[in-house]
Amino acid sequence: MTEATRRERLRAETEREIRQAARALLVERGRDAVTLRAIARELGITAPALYRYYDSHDALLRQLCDDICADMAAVLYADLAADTSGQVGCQVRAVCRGFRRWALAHPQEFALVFASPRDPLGADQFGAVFLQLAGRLIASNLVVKHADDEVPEVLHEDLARFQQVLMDAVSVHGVTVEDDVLNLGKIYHVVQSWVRLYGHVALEVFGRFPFAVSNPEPMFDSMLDQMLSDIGFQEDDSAVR
Amino acid sequence: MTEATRRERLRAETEREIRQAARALLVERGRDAVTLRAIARELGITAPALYRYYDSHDALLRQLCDDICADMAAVLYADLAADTSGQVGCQVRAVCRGFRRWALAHPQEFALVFASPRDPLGADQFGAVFLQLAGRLIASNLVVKHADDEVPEVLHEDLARFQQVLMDAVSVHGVTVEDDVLNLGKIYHVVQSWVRLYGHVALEVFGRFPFAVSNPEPMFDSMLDQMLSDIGFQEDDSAVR
DNA sequence: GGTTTTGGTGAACGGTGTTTACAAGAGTTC
DNA sequence: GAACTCTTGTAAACACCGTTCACCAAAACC
Repeated sequence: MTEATRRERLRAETEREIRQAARALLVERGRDAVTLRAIARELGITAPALYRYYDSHDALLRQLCDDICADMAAVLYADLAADTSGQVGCQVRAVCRGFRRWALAHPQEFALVFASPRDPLGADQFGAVFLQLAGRLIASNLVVKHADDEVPEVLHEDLARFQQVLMDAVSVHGVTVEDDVLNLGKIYHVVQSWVRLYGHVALEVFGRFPFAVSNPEPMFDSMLDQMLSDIGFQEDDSAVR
Repeated sequence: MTEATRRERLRAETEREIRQAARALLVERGRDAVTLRAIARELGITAPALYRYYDSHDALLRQLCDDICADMAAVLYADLAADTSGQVGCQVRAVCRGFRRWALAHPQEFALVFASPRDPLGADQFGAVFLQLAGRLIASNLVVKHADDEVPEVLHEDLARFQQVLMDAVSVHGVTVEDDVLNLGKIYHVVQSWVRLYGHVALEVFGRFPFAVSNPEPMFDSMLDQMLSDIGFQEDDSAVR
């Protein structure tokens, strides 16, 4: 039941091969090895032919970023689904651990997507996972005291905007949330959690801890515990409802 | 009273110009613009001549990293010296703010030094600043309860090693410290602080916050407050001694 | 069957890192 | 001062890069 013509199918197939070759080059030989000629060589065609599919080398790299985000999102969703506890705390933990594991297994991709002085964000393919998770977290109706006045007033405007983004992300999933569940205080802690999660993972991937860490995993787990506790989960996770 | 011969002086001068040109290219036109031919063009020589000074393009980039670290360290030392309060909390704050300011003002340098999947650490030129600061922090003899059993036992070995590094860094500055001042609990919080500091700065430099932050500085200051409070400083900094 | 669209080629331009052979000058030694 | 060595540059070349252009064959369309 493919609506596509023969030609469209061939084109889509070639495009898939291009992305695949680009990805393999990035993984195996680094960012600088992702070159038009190398990709073309892999497909058995010549470099100018690639211009029938992408406007420039840069455009191809951007597409590559999007693919990476989508793939990572799929992995994280799988990690999320693999957790059968039904407890939000465990789910958060699973996704955060999944993010770390993915980053360590794909350092080149991580560097390209998360640590390039690129314009905005590669794609919100990525943010969707975290937003969905935040959605579940909110929907779980955890009642934790995070007074709004804990956060400086200058931040209220930005946090309120993020609050709206989160609300929208949640409502897309068909869940409505009482206002007081997702107050600015909690939002603030969510942002702080992202800072710590990203900070630890990036430091580990790039080897920028101030000393040689022989086994970073327990340190990560320890940070995760404190993170969850800050947001409002108890360590032994008896906090669901 | 330069011991150097005329030739050595000339050589040193040329090398200085090479570094300077490389730096300018990085800052003004990005990492990919730091090319041997461009540098040579700037000096009015040809590219192969650079091989008399550096083994390869990669070696030159490594040298560039070291230079960047050294310059940043100088800036942070200046920030540290500019604080005349004499209070350690203010000094920590000054250096952390200085680090953020430097990173935002030098995104290309930051990306090169702190976010490249490079081997170990570019140079410990960089770590020295933080170590010295940590040294002062320790020397200030803040007595805050951070029980060792707060941190998981698996981390003890690594943290103890870092503890030794810190001790050495302090003793170089001619200060001896009682053992109980720098216990593993405090060490752990210092590492966690580095995670948060790095995480926030990197996210800001790379624009990877999950929403548009109109004015990130108060958010940074807020994080700093909580960081210092976690380590054991009171917010209004009456904690010195 | 003729026409248009599509997806490929090969040649070329200017750019890159790197190697090699060679030359000119500075420093040293007799 | 002549002879020698060491240093620092050059020019040419190689292989690779992104990109453009003219061209071409086959597929799709009418």
